[in-house]
Parts: sequence; C-alpha cells; structure tokens
Amino acid sequence: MYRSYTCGELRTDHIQEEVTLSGWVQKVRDKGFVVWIDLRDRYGITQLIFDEERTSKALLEQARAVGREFVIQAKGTVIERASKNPNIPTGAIEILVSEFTVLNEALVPPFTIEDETDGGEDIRMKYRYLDIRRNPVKDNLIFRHKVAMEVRKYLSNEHFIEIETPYLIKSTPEGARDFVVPSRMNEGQFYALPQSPQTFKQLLMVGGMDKYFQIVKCFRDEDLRADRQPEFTQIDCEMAFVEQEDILQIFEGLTQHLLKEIHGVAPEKFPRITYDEAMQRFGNDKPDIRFGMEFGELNEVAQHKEFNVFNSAELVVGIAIPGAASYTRKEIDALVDWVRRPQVGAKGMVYVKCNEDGSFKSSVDKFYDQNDLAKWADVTGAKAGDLICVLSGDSNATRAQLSALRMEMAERLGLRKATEFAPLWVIDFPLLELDEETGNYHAMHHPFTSPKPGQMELLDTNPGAVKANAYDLVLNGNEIGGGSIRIHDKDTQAIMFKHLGFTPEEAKAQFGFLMDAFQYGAPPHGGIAFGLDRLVAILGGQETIRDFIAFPKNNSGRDVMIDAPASVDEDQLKELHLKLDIPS
RNA sequence: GGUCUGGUAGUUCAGUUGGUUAGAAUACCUGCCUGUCACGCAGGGGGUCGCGGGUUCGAGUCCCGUCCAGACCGCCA
Repeated sequence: MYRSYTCGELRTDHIQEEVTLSGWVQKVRDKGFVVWIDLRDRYGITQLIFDEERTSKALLEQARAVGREFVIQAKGTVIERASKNPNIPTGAIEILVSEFTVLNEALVPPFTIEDETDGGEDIRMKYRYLDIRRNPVKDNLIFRHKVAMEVRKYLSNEHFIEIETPYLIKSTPEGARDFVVPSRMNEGQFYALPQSPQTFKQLLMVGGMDKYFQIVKCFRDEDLRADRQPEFTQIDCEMAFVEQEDILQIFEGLTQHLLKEIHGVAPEKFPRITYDEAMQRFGNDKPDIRFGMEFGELNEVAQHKEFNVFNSAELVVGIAIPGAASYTRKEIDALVDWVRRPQVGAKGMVYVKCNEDGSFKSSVDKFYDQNDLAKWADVTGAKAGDLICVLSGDSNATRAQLSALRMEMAERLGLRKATEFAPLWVIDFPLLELDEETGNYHAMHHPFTSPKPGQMELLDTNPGAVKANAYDLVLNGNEIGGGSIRIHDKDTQAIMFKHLGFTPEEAKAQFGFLMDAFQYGAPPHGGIAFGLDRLVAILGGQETIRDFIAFPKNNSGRDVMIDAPASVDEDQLKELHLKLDIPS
C-alpha cells in the first residue's frame, strides 16, 4: 500500500495514528538537529519530521539526501506539532517518520513548483507536466472539471443525451480552414477534422434524438489568440420541435445554473438586445455591459458647422469616459496616439473636457461653442468631470474603433471586474455578411441558419438586410455561445446555397447527404454551441484560455512540450502517396 | 500576410552616452544552526548576452538580416 491518507487530510483527530503517505518533496528544511520535509500531493501538504532524538541516524541522513520533487513514501506516527502553522489545513500535526522510501528521484526542476513560480510562460509550457503540479494550474483544471460536470448534470436533467460524432469527416469550403488528414486506404483523398459537429447534430435531429448534446473537440486551422486555440472544446447542443424562445429559455437556464453553482449568484433574466441595437449602443456584437460609456451619435448636433472632418463623415460618434476630464494634454495625446495605432486605425480623435464648473473645453473650440458642446454632453450622457472622446468616418470602421477605445478605457479604469458577471442575449443577427474583398455574401453564422419568417423575398432584393433566427450569448464582452434555428426543408436549403454562390452540383456534392435527409421527415430544429474553454476562463475570472487547458498550443500552433507539428519520414509520405513541394 | 514588445546565469530580470574582469534576486552545491514552515547565517560553482553579418580602436549596447516567444490587426461561416 502506497498511502493510507492523502497529504491534505490529516488533522489533530488523527494524532497517535500510524499512517503511510506518498507524494512529492516540496521542500527540505534541514535545521541540523531536525529535518523537516514538506510532502505534497494534489490534496495538500503534510510535514514530515526526522530528529536526532527520535529518528535513527541512517534515516536522518536518508532524509537529508532527498531533493526537490523526489517521489517518496513515508510511514510514521501522526504527532502534534510543537509550533503550529495556522496557514495550512494540516498545520497542527506532523508525521514522525519511522520508515522511508524514495520511490523515484528527480532532477532539479527548471522552475520553482510554487504558486508564484519564477518560471516564464515558455519554460512552463515546455515542462507543462511540472506546471500542472502548481496550485494555480491544478486548480484551473479542477475548476474546468467542475464546470463540465455541472453542464452534464443540467442537460441530463433536461433529458439531453450525450452522443459522440466522428472526428474524421469531409472538408467543406465555407468557414474556417480545415485541418486535413490524408487517407492511406483511399489514395489521394483526405478527411477533414470537424470545425464543429454541425451537420451531424442536425442529422441526429432527423434521427429522432430530439435533445442532443456533446462536450466535443473542434478544430480550426486559423491564426491563434489568447482566447483561441486550433483545437478547442465546445458544448454542442441541438433540439428538435423548438422555436428560438425555447432554446433561449433552456440555455439561459444552463448559464444561470453554472453561475449559481460556481459563484452563488445569477441574474434572474438576461437582457436581450438585437444585433442592430448592440452595434448602435456599443459598436460591437458582443458588448460588455458591466459598465456604461454607451455610444452617442453626434451627426445631428456636430455636423453642418465649419468642421469639415465631421461634415464629410458618415458617422460622428462619441463616448463619455468617467472622470477623465482631469487628463493632462500629454495623457490625451497618448490616447489619440492609441486610437491611431494601426490595430485600431482611427485617423484622429476629438475630445471635450466637461469641467466641474459646467463649462467645456474641447479640441475643436474654434468650430463649436459652449451650447454646441452641451448638446454633445447630453447625447453621450457625459457628466461634469468626464471626457468625451469623438471619432468619425465610415460607420462600420468608426464603430469598431470607438468600441476598442471603450473596452480599453474600461480596462484602464478597472471597470471590467472579474468577479462581476453580466450575461445578455444578442438576437436577430443578419443572415448574410458582405465580403469586402470579393463583393460576395457569405453566411454570418453558417449556411444552415434559417432566415426570419417572411424575409425570404428580401434575399433577392437586399440580401444584407435579411435577419436570421440566430442568437449569441454574451458574457462580459465575450461571445460564449452562439446558435440558430436551422433550415429543415430541402427547398429552402437549396435557395440558401444558391445565394451563397454554390451551384446546385456543388451543393449536392458537399451537402447532398443533408439535403437527402431533409426529404425523409426532418423535424423543425435548432441549437447552440458554447465555447467551453472560454466559458471556463471567464467564469474563473481570466481571459487566457491556455491557463484552463492541460496541454495547450502556443501562439504559432505548436506544442512545445512534444514538439508538434513535426515532419514525417519518407516512407509514411510514400504510403500516403504524398509529395512535399516546399520552396527553399 | 502585417504591427508592436521581448530574447543576458537553471529561472526571473538589471545592465547608463558604445569603454576595465557582464551584475542582482532566486534556484543549485558545501558547512553551521534545538521548532522550521518564503527558516536563518557563512562560503562556493554557474554566461555561445538567441543566431548570422556589418559599423567601430572597441558591441550585451548601434545598423541589417534571421529564428524564437508574447499581444494585437487581417483571418476565425
């Protein structure tokens, strides 16, 4: 028997008991007459004691010889400590060791295995198995497990069935790039890893499994971010015989369940705003509503004066930054530089200081008097002491720029509190989105999304205006879930494919199986998918999903621990009938 | 594909205007220490300054290229 207790559970009740513990050496403290070893496992730390009076000389020397992270087993008696440590749960007791075995030696680890490690990101990823021994990472993984369990519990109670779908499927041109897998048995042909189990879950609806879910890996071969990995986990859900309202109810319930179980609180009812309203009020389809700074459109009050920058702009829009009127010229200049960075891309920024005495001081005083500026303050909701920041230009770009500024200022002002949770639904998304480069429309959500009732005719006349039965669940400025009511008849689906630029032949080749299925009694259905990694990170009050994934990839899609991806040998390529053509 | 930031001891970092033998903390090793728990004290070892080229009497420092890492833009139906 390696252990009779873990390193986290012994208390004063156990005094006099003979116990066996196994774990890793956190720390050896050699005081000369006495040696202490902190023994660590997943559950905690227990102090072992060896001393000159009660321990044999050989055993004492053995204890002195162990190093950090050695795996050891110790047998001994639980005794009360002479000086207790109130900071740890096992701090009142220690183990007077009588038998002691080194189960495995360890090299000196490249960074300290402590909560506040001295190791940087890079080295921790290379030795991720050591990083996982640290409490912050370990606790995140346990936290993720808890969230996943609560998801399963809730959905299971709601009579959802978890069903696995295949990972080796077929590549499709729409959407993200696919990861492809060559097929040895089918010369020259490739599987693709799923970007999501979308078509399979719809086929499960045709199959009569009217409430399906799956916690499932998805794969997208696109560039990475702090909140984006090439392989990630979704809570994928689909229901038959439902309307949008049914889905919002069930998954608002899921989110409330999670917030209650994890944080003990949840809003009674989530706000719902349309996509158009979100863009207008926040310049963003995933607004963070934990704070204000809503957009004020200034076209009416700022145009038709002498200031040509505004007169020629499609949109003039501003936000009031609380308490920022006290910014110095230098600080405001830095802000202007910030919005002019290529990542944001504004041409410039107009500002108005709302002074405490009710007067205004702006960068455009030449063109606007106090009355004009008072109107700006009214529209943006600025109070005395606030700084109004105004951007102008093309509507879409300007909204995006001001949204970036709004988020940045909220971050700087500490308004994005990690312990506060503000979920909302964004509904009525556009069905199609114009690709600026090609001039073609593509599906904003995916090509299986149904248009709002009565809008099919609009597809021909004004495709960009067609609204979809599509919705996102947004939490603290992050899209944590998105879904739609699907098309469930062959004709509508065919019309959709046509508008997305598919010929009937292409549609049949790529999605014939789905259209066929629709001819055999497909029920009305719809669903939603949550990004589990992101959801867990946000519930845990963090924004980097890597910290909640046991073995994540780095910025360039590499696993630096196992050093993947890597080349394969010539024989493997031959077997797959592949030839590399890499320009040198 | 692009923008920005960084790369110096095992690790995290400092290194001034280009100037002697490249420092600190921590980790590691040795010794001491009668209750430690971030133990303490004394001593010690440890460097391809990412890599390649250039400027210069002289480069960790300046210039060019390149690789790696991180954040972001494009991209992510």
